Amino acid sequence: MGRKKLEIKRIENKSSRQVTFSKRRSGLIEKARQLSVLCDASVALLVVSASGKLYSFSSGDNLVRILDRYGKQHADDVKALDLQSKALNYGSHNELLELVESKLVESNVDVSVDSLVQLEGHLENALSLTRARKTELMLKLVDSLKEKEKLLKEENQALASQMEKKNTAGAEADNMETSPGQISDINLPLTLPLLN
Amino acid sequence: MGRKKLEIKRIENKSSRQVTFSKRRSGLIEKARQLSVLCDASVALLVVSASGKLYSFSSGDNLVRILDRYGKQHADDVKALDLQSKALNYGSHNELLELVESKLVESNVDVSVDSLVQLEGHLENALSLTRARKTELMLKLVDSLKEKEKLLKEENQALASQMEKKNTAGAEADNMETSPGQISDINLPLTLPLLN
DNA sequence: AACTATTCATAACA
DNA sequence: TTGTTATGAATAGTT
Repeated sequence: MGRKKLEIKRIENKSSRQVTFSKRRSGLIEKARQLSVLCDASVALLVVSASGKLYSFSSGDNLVRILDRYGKQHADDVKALDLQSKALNYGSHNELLELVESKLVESNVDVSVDSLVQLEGHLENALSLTRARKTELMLKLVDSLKEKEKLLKEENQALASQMEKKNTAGAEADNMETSPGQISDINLPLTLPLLN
Repeated sequence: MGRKKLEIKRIENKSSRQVTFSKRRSGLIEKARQLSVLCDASVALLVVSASGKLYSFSSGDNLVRILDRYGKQHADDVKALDLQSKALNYGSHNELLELVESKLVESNVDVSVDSLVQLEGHLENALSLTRARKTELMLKLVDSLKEKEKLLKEENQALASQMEKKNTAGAEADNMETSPGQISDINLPLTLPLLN
């Protein structure tokens, strides 16, 4: 796409390689962004230069969301994480992430194994609490949805049989007045179970 | 780069979206490959379609090494995705268990730290994969339940409005024997509040 | 799945 | 580096 066709093999000239890296990297990231927007896809892209610098893109705020294609459930996850983090005295979610980042930066400079072991422990605790909470919330959601389904089916059936009665009654006699019994039979069970 | 300029926002037409996804996905992966070759960079790319299919590229043989630079927060999910994309190198569930067992037997005889580190990695991968799969299945279940709920509510509403018609027609024919206020007051509100 | 008219990305250059 | 431009590539709409 330039003045001349370029063979796809390592560019030997260092400065050209750097320029090309910079340009193509931004192009690639832009393309990744476009794909995620246009096609409603989750995309994660990580690029590490030969000199070790990291560049990345991910649709959504973080990579974890890649698996959560429909973000509704995720709000609960974030809340749960936030709550659990607070319980662990880490403060907010953001504070926790900042803490992690600063620790990781530290470790690049002066690696203290002990402090990393400690950090690992903290993170594992937070992670398992979060996982447990996520599972708990999802299971509750599933249960409540199943319950709703059951009640809706019941109401549905009640309405159907009510219809049936009406139709039968109508066929038998045009002059027949609606009996009070019918009304109470029909009305009582319909809504009450659903107000949960 | 096509016949017309395309706005970068979600393509609403489903079939266009799928075609565009397919085309741009392969383009993106090819660009990622070129960047890694031309500039001697490490590149990892993960794409998950809206329907959940996974496509990926990674330069070199070790995506995990790239991810370690990115930070542990996201490694689990991406590792799991990487495993899935490689079509489950471990084969069946049973094969994995056999592998673990044999490794554990080995380690009883001659404890090599290296082999235990390796085993730990294998187990972590399996665990990540399992977690990701669990979440995926639960999200699908939730979606299907919500869909069911929606359909039931629609059916319900249809039945309710049918009922209403019947009642109105019946009351008129009966020459208002039962007070119309009673019937409509009772029947109308029965189901509607539940359709929220 | 092919085909092109276009737009886009970028290699070389400044 | 950053910007410009000629050109090669990618791709949107079409068949």
